Formats: sequence, C-alpha cells, structure tokens
Amino acid sequence: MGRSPCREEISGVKKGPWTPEEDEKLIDYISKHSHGSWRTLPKRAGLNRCGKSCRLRWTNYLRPDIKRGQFTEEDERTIINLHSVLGNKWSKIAAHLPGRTDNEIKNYWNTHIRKKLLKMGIDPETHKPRTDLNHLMSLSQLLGMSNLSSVMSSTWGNNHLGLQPDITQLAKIQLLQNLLQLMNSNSFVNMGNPYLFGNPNLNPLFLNGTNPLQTKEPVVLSGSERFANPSVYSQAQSECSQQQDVSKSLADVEGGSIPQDLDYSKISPTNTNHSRENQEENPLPALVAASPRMGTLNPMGSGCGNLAQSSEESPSNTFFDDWEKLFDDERSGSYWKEILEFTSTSASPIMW
DNA sequence: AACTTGATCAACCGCCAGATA
DNA sequence: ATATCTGGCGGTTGATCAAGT
Repeated sequence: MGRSPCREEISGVKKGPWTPEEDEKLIDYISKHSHGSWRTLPKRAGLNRCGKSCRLRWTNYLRPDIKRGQFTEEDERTIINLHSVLGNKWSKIAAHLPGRTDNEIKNYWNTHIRKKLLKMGIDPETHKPRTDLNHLMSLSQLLGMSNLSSVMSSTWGNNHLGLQPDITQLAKIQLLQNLLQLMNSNSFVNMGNPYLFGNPNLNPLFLNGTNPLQTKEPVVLSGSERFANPSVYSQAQSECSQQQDVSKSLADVEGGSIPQDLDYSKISPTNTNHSRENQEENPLPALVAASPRMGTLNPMGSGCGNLAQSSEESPSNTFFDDWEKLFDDERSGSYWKEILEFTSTSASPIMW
C-alpha cells in the first residue's frame, strides 16, 4: 500500500542525467540477464542508481524497440483521436503507437499538440471549442445589468444605473460576434485539419458532424425570418454528411485495435440519434453573412461550402441592418433569441 | 557579446493497484 | 486480514539549447 520507500534514495544514489557508461552497463546487463527485479537490478548491474530510475531509463530511452525521431502527421492524428477518447492515459495511447513511449507522447502532447489545439480554439482537455467563459460571462452580466436597468427604468421612470439604451444591443452584438468567431474557428478546425475532420464528436456545435455555417449553395439570409428557416440547415446537413463517425476514425488508428474497455457512448453525447432529434426540434439557423463585411469574419474561407458573398442578394442594406432587424424582432422566437435569453439569465450573480 | 525568454524533453516524484508475505 | 513490496502511471521539474533583444 502506498508508495514504497526507495531505500536507495536514502543511501544517496546518483540522480540526474545518465552517462553513456551507465547506459552501457544497463544495456549490457539487461541484454544478458533480462531486467528481473528492478529493485535489485542496480546492484546486480553495478549501477549506483535507484531501481526505479533504471526502469525508467530502460523503458523510455534504452529499449531497443524505441522509435526515435519526429512524430509523423499520422502519429499526431492518432494521438489526438486517442486522447479525445482516453484523455491523459498516456500509456494506453502509447500502446497504439509502436516504439513510442508514454513519456514521449506526453511530452509531445504538452509541447506541440496542446499548443496547436489552443491556437485553433480547441480546448485540449475536452477537445471542444474553447469558450472564453470570462468574456462571455461579462457580456452576460452586461446583458443582465441592462435588463435590470430597463426594469428599473420602467418602474421608476429613469435610468438609475446610468446605462445607455444601446448597451443591450452592443452586448448582444458582441456576444454574437463571439459565437460567430467560435463557429468560424470550428469550421477551420474541422475542415482544414484532417485529423479533426473525421471526428465530429470533437465539436459540440456541429451536431451530427455538420457545420451549419458550411453550406454548398451560397445561401443568402437576412432578417429573422431567415434564421428560422430549417430547410437551409437540413440541406447543409446532408451536404456535409461525409464526415466520419468517430469510431471509424478510431478504427483507422495505427495499430488497429481499439481498447475493449472503450465506451463509445461516453465519447460523444452529441453524436447520437438523440442529438439529431433535438436538432430537428430546434434547428440551428444558418448564420450566414448577407454582406461582404460579414464574410471578412471568416479568414479561413469556406469549408465544404461557401459563405454568402453577394450583398445584392440581401434585401437589407447593411450587415448591421440585418442584425438590428434580428434583435428587434421580439416575436420571432428565434434560436438566437433563446441563446440571448439563456446567456442573460444564466449568468452568475452580478457583482455590485 | 551578454543577457533574457521560451521551447523541449529526460528524469524525477508521488500516488495507486495488484501481488506477495 | 493486514502490511509490505513492486511496477506502472501521470504530473511536474529542471537542465539544456535556440532564438530574440
């Protein structure tokens, strides 16, 4: 039970980097006698090291079947896919990459992949899009304050908080911009990165692995009535449905076999028929720019489809007209209204 | 040239679970 | 049944090197 005291540690064995001589001794001994008990190995091999240190040195560096050198793209894909399923189970991940050690994979994850994912707006822990909670929260609070302010204004006839009437609109616009950025970064992530392309579960926004932003036809929408149009969205669904199931992408993993203990029902709560049903009940509106200005929000360009390019096709004059129309339409019952209501009501208590 | 900063990765630490006495 | 041993694992550290100032 518990950690065994390493007696050698007490007697002051050597620590730190291994010398070539020590490596040679260890290799020589293990190749002749096999390692046997790691605890007694150092003494038998004539090494002034802890048995644990010897084991680590052997398994992580000296083992003859260790594969050195750069990780390939395939390796990287494998690691990301497996990590999305297994989490930080480095040894399990390493089992799928012959010749790679758990330590090496762990290091590679922390120094390369993790940063890459963060840059792409993916949370490396959850493999889901990052949401800057602080930012979203502050916006939500702003909305909350604004709503409170309106209530107080109507009650007392003036604005006790000194908030401008436009603050609600501003906050809403900023919140939506955030959401758009999130979705745009997702379109990049999913379409531009082959290892994520086949992994719809990595993206909770794309239920069924479909990105509502990505439609093949240049869909032009403006005003709230467009946002409530499910046909466009379902079209997008079918257009983009070539995305693979996560289990398939995992089956393609180098090494082939998938751990028996994997419970795929835990992998993606959104990647189910249930989510499809939910989606049909509450179709996410196609958030497509009706003006070129909007198009600039997506520097990565298209995925499997295009964003709308033509401003002439929009009956509205400007991008902001469209948004304003959307926000002003309190009767629409649109998805966006729901989002805004949710964010403004679910915010943490306002700090005065 | 000297210093600072950031990235990388080998090695260590501490915890855990299973095996064994 | 309990204590101890052992190997394995994941998290963290610190030495080293390269790039930037």
